[in-house]
Amino acid sequence: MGAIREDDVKVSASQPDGNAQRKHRARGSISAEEIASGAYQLASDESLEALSMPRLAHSLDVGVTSIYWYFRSKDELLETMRERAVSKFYGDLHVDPDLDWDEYLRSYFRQTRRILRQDRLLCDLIVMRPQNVSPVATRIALQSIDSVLTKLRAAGFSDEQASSTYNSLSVYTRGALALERGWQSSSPPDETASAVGLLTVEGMQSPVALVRSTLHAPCDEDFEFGLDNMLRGLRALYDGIASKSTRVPGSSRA
Amino acid sequence: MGAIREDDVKVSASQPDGNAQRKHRARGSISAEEIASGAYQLASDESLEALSMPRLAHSLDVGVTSIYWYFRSKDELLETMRERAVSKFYGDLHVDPDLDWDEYLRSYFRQTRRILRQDRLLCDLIVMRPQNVSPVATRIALQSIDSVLTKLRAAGFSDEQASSTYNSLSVYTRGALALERGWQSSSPPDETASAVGLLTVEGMQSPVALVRSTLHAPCDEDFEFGLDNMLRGLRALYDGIASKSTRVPGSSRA
DNA sequence: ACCTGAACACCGTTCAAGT
DNA sequence: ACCTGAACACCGTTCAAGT
Repeated sequence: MGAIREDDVKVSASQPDGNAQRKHRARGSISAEEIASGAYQLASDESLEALSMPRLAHSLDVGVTSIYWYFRSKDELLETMRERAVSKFYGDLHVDPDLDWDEYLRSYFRQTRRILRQDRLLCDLIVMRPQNVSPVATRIALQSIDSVLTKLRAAGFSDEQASSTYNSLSVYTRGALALERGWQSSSPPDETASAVGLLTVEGMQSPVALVRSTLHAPCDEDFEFGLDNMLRGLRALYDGIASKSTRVPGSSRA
Repeated sequence: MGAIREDDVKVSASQPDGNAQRKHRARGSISAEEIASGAYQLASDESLEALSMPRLAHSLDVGVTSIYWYFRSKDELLETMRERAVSKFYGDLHVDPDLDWDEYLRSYFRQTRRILRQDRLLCDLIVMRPQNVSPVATRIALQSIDSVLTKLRAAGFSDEQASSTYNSLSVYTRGALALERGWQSSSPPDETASAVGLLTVEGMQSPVALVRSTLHAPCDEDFEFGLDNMLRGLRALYDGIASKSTRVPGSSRA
């Protein structure tokens, strides 16, 4: 894992603890780029939580303090990692520009959820810790947002309408991801589940059992249901504004 | 702060660092209840991040390890604190039962947001760290959810419809809170804001500046806008099902 | 300039020991 | 039974020093 230089393996490292004579890799063989890559790799292999400065230094075969010559703090390192994550995310996000505005939005946010759900590191860096977004990452994000707003403007939305529309859907999507991700930390799911099971039998007069998922995170169905309603509400609100939107009423679900 | 026993202050504690002879409070003067209260107080005064076992022990004037006799881990202590938070939250949440189902939902989730926004500890314990919810806290939460589902059932919703409706709105509300809270950690907001300001001037062809809020958290207007659209979408979906809902179409916003 | 080990002030948790 | 200090394995970061 990671680039290997030639003088890096001159000692047979079959036992990881032996060979006390060898210290670190050669001088001048480390760079900010390599540190960032190593950090991203480590966090990707394990998790962002597992990424610590000592562990990173160990995996790069350098002293812990060497990292601090290239990055002033862990936060600065995370900012660089976030930049990678952002460009990767928007590199995977492609929406058919010929779709009507509502289907365009549906595709945009459905893809957003899919991409961020299948890569935990991406989700952690972009959704869970959006602090210190670099100018470069900001620019990439804004270009994508710009395409959405342009689409909505072309459909007849005003500036405020387009902005509020994007914002509310973005909050819904990222919020659902944040909740799901926040719940996925330790905690045996059996306990709560069984507790809910017990309680449902007792005094409740409605199907609270069905709501169980909400206590942690939404399932696909629930997410789509909310997205449907948002879009339906938007359609009803802007009816007459959008020109091409002669959509089929089609009862999704139920 | 906290209950004070008589033999607790027999030494004048004007200087906090002096008096090395005195060690801790009297034996048998600590309890699980008092530890939980102290922990909640400390986290409430400072923040949940600032709550550590050593700091808590110091504020309670006991040895660090004493806490571990009453709570097996910090997580177990947090579970107790979460129970307090949950009962406080639902104690503040009151919705007029005579409202129509849609206004009932609006009031329910608007209040949810208000209560959790004005008490950061509540938000941290309930929204940000929903792990290890105790059976008691689960029961309290389910009773409230039950009232919502019952309301929807009475309006003609099926079990699945009621459940999905609650779930999607709950995800939207809690998600918005999670994003807002996750963004409020260190990070100078000037930097990103100015970067956005700069970039907007450059190559964008749409009002991306308006979307700036989404890069961290939704404002009140955006939240209400999304809530409006969800409810409008639900009304359109369930038209004909709900009996009393002869609502004014009233164009909210714009 | 680049990189180092040692040290600092934290953290959650355990353990053997005291009363 | 209740409570203790010392210790362990971590963490992010700093500092004086080496090359």
